[in-house]
Amino acid sequence: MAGSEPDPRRRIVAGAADMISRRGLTATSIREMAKHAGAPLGSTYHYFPDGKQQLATEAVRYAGDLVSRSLRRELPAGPAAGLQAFLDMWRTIVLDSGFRAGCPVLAVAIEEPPTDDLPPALVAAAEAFDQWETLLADSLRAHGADPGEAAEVATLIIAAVEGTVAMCRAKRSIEPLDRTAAQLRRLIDTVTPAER
Amino acid sequence: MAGSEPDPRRRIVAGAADMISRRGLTATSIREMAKHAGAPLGSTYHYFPDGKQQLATEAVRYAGDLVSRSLRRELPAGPAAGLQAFLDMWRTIVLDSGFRAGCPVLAVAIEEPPTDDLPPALVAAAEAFDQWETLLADSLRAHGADPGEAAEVATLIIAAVEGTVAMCRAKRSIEPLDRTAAQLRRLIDTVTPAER
DNA sequence: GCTAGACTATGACGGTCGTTCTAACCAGAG
DNA sequence: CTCTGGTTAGAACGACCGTCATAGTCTAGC
Repeated sequence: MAGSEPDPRRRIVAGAADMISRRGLTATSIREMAKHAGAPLGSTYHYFPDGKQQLATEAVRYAGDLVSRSLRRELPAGPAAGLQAFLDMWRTIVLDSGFRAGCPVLAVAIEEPPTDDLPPALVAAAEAFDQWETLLADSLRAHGADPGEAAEVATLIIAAVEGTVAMCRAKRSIEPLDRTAAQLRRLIDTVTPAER
Repeated sequence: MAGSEPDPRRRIVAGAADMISRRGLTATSIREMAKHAGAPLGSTYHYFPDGKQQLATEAVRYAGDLVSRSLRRELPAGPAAGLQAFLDMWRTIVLDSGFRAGCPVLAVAIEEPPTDDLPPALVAAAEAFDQWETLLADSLRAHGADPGEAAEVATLIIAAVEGTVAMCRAKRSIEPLDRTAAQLRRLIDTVTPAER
């Protein structure tokens, strides 16, 4: 699923993102990440000298950028199209993995920082959320939504889909995502004036 | 925070729920759960002979019932009151823990099952989500919401709040919860006919 | 061919994991 | 008092953890 990438560094990062999305950060070992990417353990410390923390941070950024790119590609067609792309992405991941994989950004977000200062992976998770919200909110405003309400709706959409993906995994059913999708589509229609 | 309970078994379960909500299930060791509850390691295997899995399952059920009880207490005053209780509960947990704790049910929901058959803790997480949704949906219907839409809105509310709590932890800010809250309140007003 | 530097292979370090076991403790019943 | 049964103390098991170090292999450029 992540073995066709030629660049080993990138392959390790993509594999790490996938494993973190399944098991969480602490529960994923560097040895498993290496094996999952078909790379030797020594290579991980060659490519990522700062160890697990650096690899996790890059994995979160990788996943965050993947979603951001998809949003940037679809949002010009309107907020509803962006929502649909967001939904489709998670729907595919959840179904293809047999309800075993989810969002690596969420997985990192809910792990308690071990010390008082923030681990960079957690900061990267916050940045990913922020970027997704900003992209969505800007599109809502561009389609006539009230600026303040656009921010609220964007937060709600990201949070609701993230939460629903987790619910789908627990229930081993895609139905919650369909229900959430229906309500979020209606909400977008409500806050953006009718077009054409 | 969980040391005032006299019954040691219950104290261990409550402490385990708290730790799981911070670190996730795999990252929380039985030794830490015992120490956190002021109980010896041997006691955990005395009270929970099936080990970590049994303790985790009871912790998830404990947290699920805590929320369900709060919902049952507040929902007779209407869906908006139930939402407020739900929001207040997570708001308190997130703020009191300094953005370190969240929802143990969500934490268990996003951990990949190690084998093909479902661990009981994951089943308990699905049941908790189901119970919360059912309580909320029934209240929405009782206040005039369309039955199908009530189910969709209930799913959205639970998922959105769970996702927002995770977002608040990553951003170390309570603001996402306030934004989500405002939109969910509006949504409830929309689907329940005006009263009085 | 030869050498420099990127990469791999291998094993070791101290530590923690879940779990189990046995010996001790200690309340209350008889 | 003894006895009993719930509870604890403490050590031990093999396995895995993150990390590091060292020796080896490969490939580019000269």
